[in-house]
Amino acid sequence: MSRATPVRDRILDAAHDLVLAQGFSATTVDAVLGAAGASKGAFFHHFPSKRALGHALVERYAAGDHAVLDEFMAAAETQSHDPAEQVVEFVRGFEHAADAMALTQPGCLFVSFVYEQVPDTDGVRPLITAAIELWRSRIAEKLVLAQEAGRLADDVDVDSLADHVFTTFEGAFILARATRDATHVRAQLGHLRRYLELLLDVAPT
Amino acid sequence: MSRATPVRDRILDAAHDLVLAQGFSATTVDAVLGAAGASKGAFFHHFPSKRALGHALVERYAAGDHAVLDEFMAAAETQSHDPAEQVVEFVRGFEHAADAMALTQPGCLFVSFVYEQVPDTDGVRPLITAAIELWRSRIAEKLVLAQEAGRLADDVDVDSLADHVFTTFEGAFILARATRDATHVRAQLGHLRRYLELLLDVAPT
DNA sequence: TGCTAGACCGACTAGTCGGTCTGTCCATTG
DNA sequence: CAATGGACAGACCGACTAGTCGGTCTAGCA
Repeated sequence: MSRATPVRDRILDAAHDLVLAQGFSATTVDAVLGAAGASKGAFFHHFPSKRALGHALVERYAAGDHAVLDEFMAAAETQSHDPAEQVVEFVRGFEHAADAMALTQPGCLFVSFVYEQVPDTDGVRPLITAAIELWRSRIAEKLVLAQEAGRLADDVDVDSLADHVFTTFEGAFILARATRDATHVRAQLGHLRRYLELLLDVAPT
Repeated sequence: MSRATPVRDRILDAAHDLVLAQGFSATTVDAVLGAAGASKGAFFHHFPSKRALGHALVERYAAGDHAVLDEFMAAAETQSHDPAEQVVEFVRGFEHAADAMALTQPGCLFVSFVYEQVPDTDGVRPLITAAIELWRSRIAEKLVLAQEAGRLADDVDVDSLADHVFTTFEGAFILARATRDATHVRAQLGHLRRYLELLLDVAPT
């Protein structure tokens, strides 16, 4: 953790790693401080409390998540003008990225908080649901266009299908973490893509 | 928590609920004792340490998980002799069960430990990977038969497809917990089933 | 009846954790 | 130059937490 980067960021970075590895409750302020090379004084200068750190952590993570969503969707949009193909391409983008992700500990910070609903950190739930709804709406938007174009059967619920992307991501992360085999992520996303290809009648490339 | 049931079970039941709700680290022994109506002495009489409780908890949960797997697979096998249809029926069984499950807090105890790899509770990982491998092998077994019968394309990897069931379950639980809407579980399992129907060429009923 | 073993009780302890507080350093400003 | 205030340092505190330990109660048995 370089001394050049501002303390607040160093604390956030260290906390991110520790929370992802051990969960929020198990992560002590002192441990974060040790990993970040910061002092107690610095911590409570930047954060009023430990739960404020949790909130800031999720806030920052959600912002990055949002950026990734935009980036991969934009990339997919350059590949095709067909919304059905764009959705498939969107998932494919993450398949490629999954390999690079395999180097780091796979996992989603959201889950650390979702499965640890201690009243302390209850303020983070709205951030998480907002992130979920963002993914849902961005993907559903494409699916609605595909459905209107007759590319997707009318009996398919676009919202839950859009949510299925989030579902597969999170499930794949758990599988990868539990087995300590990050390659699972790519394989599971591959099934998600295949499902979308079948539903949207997009030819596999 | 009835006084009639043995203390050890009452402790385990209470701990299960609390760990699922707040995570293992955030769950104090005293809190478990309060919920179980047991004393400190009783706790450490039955469990040498808190982490032993975690181990016992996951062990019991894994046993129940195994039983559910067997039960639903057996039920699917009575519905059809075709392995492809059995797999679809297997998932459908959980779709129906999801509604009943909606009453309780949805979630998988495994995840509480997977996302909280504090060295204390490291002994539980083998139990979790064993459970994952059990699901994988039981489902893959059916998929291999289907593939041999030409019902599943040869380029589909049966192991990762079998894992996709676990993946969807866990992802769906996260979605349901984050949004506090348990109905998501059924909808997400519905997509899993539809994917399997498309891959295995099983007609939806 | 007296003895034993095991289930259970709860006050107590040693150590940990989040948070506070006093103070230092240093860049900016008048 | 003195004064000010933000960024940080780290000793310290009280509450809490896992774990201990001496003791009680009951069932079974001789």
